[in-house]
Amino acid sequence: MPTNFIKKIIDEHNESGRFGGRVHTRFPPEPNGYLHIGHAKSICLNFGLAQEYGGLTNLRFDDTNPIKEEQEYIDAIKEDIRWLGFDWGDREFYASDYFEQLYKWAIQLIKDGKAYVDSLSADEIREYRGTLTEPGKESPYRNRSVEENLALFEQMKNGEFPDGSHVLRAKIDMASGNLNMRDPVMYRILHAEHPRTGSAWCIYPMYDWAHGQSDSIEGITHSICTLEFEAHRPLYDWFVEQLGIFAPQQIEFARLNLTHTLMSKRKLLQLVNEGVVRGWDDPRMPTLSGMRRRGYTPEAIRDFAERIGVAKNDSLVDVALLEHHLRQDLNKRSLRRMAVLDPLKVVITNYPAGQTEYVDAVNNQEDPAAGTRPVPFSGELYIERADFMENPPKKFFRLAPGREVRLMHAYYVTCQEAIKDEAGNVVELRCTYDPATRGGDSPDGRKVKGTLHWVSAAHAADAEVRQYDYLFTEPDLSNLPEGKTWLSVLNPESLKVLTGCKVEPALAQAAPGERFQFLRNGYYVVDPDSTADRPVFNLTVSLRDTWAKMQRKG
RNA sequence: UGGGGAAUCGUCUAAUGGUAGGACAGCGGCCUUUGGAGCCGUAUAUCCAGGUUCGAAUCCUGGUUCCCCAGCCA
Repeated sequence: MPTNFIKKIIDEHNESGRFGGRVHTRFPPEPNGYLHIGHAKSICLNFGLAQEYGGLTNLRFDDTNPIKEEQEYIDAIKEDIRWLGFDWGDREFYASDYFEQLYKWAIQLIKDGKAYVDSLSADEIREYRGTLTEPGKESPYRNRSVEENLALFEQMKNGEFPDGSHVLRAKIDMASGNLNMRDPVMYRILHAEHPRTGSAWCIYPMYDWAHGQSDSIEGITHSICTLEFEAHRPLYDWFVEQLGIFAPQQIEFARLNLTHTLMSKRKLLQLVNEGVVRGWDDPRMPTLSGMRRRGYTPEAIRDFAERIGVAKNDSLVDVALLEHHLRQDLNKRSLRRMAVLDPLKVVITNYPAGQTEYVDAVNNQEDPAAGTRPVPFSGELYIERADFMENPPKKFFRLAPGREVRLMHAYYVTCQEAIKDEAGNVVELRCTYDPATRGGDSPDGRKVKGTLHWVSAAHAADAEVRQYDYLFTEPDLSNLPEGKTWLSVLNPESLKVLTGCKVEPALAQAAPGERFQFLRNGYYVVDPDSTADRPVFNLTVSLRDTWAKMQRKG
């Protein structure tokens, strides 16, 4: 039974009756970028908790900074949450829905002598704030009269001042050890077009002034956020208390970090803007749209989110765990197909010239209901170049001169000769087959150690296959070796485009988004770039490869 | 250094005074018409030092290390 500290807190609330047994959470993205796997953890947490306790989850866009926010992001975020499998019903809210209420509450605080208009410059405010060890100084404007503050604030709202000339600040304590309590800014002047409110406002609330009250308005019981907001909680509680409104409980948890990737929206944006990747949905990106294009399933992501748990330790999860859940899901559901990524021609010298036959191939041995399919076999085939070695080492079970292997679902073949070009490269194999082994079984009980995948040369379709690897070579981007920066550890081999791959004919007809297991290679998904003329497949995740592992170990 | 947090196998996470458990990764084996999948087995952890207790990951004292905060970002 998976448990976590948040559930314990909720259980305590339910026992004490603090929220009358109610559990109402929210997922509050800022629409300034695409959602990533770290957001998925939060989405699964917030929606999952509500489901478990019979509560509700709101979607609320924290759109308080019009300079960075766009409608494109709003649309993408909604699509990604739905894809992940969650539904916010009709509870789609925006912090900007509350601008009017926030404004009224600001006036209330001014009247109560708890907020004031400051006319210091941004630099001066920083200087007056003090440091970690020294208290701040009070602004000379801190003791303006209520009337003056009211008048100035109204003028701010009416657009009578330029950006940066004034701000509204809470009057709390310039000597507080918690810098967030040193008269935090509540409103700044921004003559900017907002994606939703247009030019209705030229003062915009700071996140710290908007967030807690937005939760309060929506009746959020458990406001779950990441660790860096822990020091802001006293401020949110202060606002709510001064206003005398419903008080949610904020609970902080550690955000997800994953090896070999980044979760910073700012840096992901930079990768997009500088063309390091093809866009937010590049299959190498940790974004949900990128992972979707890569072939990830929502189920795998949800299982992963469940397995990593929730705690307050800063942590770095091994991406291998994510891949484990992906393979687990894909293994059960993927139809098997044969695709030769690096083709080597094989001629079956004793196969009747010009003949084609069809062998039955199992679609998914994990799922008998998936049935079988006919696959064309002929005297000219392709196999994987790596499946032949002229001078095989000890544990190599595949084709070599004089050796017999099974062509999956078809026949046993024996390599008689390797044909080479002038440079000495093997360009073709001459083999013989045993007609008695049709289907891949030998009536005399003869065993072979290797089973290869293959395609018939005359029937195969050409395809482009995009092989992906981690975007960064270093596992821990937050703790790089001396002298390295995150841009310097980009993996130059994160994308390899393979052309001239030979795939089963049926694969050419597959539609974007369809997933397959390419036998002995990995899981692949049809890319949206795919056309009937040029099918394109993305590597989702490779199969575990113990042979490759043995080779690495030497 | 002020304020706020956190320390359990290599990694993530359980156990709140009573056998330190699980998952991933690792290693070994079985099985296999995917060197896949599956199955079985195995090694590895309580930040340190004291104290309380029959008994401490858990309680107390002192220390160490790491993370967050000095945006008119969120």
